[in-house]
Amino acid sequence: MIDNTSESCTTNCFHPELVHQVKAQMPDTQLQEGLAQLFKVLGDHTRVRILNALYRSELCVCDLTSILDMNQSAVSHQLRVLRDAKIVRSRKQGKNVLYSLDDLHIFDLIRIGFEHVQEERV
Amino acid sequence: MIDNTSESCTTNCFHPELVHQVKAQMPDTQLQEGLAQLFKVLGDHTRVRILNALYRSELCVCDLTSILDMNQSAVSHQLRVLRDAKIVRSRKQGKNVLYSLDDLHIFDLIRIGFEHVQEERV
DNA sequence: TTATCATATGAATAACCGCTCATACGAATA
DNA sequence: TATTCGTATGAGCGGTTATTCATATGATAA
Repeated sequence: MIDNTSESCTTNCFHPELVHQVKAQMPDTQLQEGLAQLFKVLGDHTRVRILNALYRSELCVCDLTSILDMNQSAVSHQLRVLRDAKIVRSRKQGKNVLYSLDDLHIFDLIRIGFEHVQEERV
Repeated sequence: MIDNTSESCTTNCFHPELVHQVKAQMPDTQLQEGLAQLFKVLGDHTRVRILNALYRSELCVCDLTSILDMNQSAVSHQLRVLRDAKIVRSRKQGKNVLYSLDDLHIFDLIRIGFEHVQEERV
């Protein structure tokens, strides 16, 4: 954290050196785009419900269809989006395809997200 | 985590007891909607850039306008979205309004998100 | 091989959202 | 009080996307 209480915006409207420092520390554009894409895919009601189910257990498509009480097609479409975004992974088992969360980061993001949402309500 | 390797979908197309268990453990709808909304707001390129800047330092609107090289109006609009979602907070200082990340959860979400995105590229 | 079941996908529609333009508000200064 | 500067906001346009319907694929069973 950088201290910005010293200067005011009266001259240039912004804190020149602070702006310069932060600009220099900004992550690569492609990386930021990747982060935005990750959150964007996480940011849908149906996909959040899918992830909450998979947070509890690896599940096949029809399990999810039943749990969410939704169209099988809609579920598959969203699973594809989640898979493309490397948020879930899949493996075949006979006729079925079993889905699970990709790695611990996803578990963490869901958990921390919930912590934040619940804290807000206080 | 629940074991699901025992049964197959051959009879009902899904694992009935597993589905039942997971259903029972699913979070409240309103909470899930809140989580989806949180991620949705995080999931935009411009807002991610704003958050990465605020990750480094508290900043006023015109600082952000300069750092992102964007319309002041566009920046203000996105700040409002972030503020409404309790992702950033603001405080007045003279004519200026200083923005910062709301709490440690937001720092964590950004950090873990980046970890995941960077790991994918390996 | 043929039939069946689980899953995937293409197209189309409807809803949502970010940006721009113009303008309004509110605090500090003259 | 009038002016200036930093910030906020409403309306409208253009692009994106979630769902549905119909259909395809691919693996198992008969």
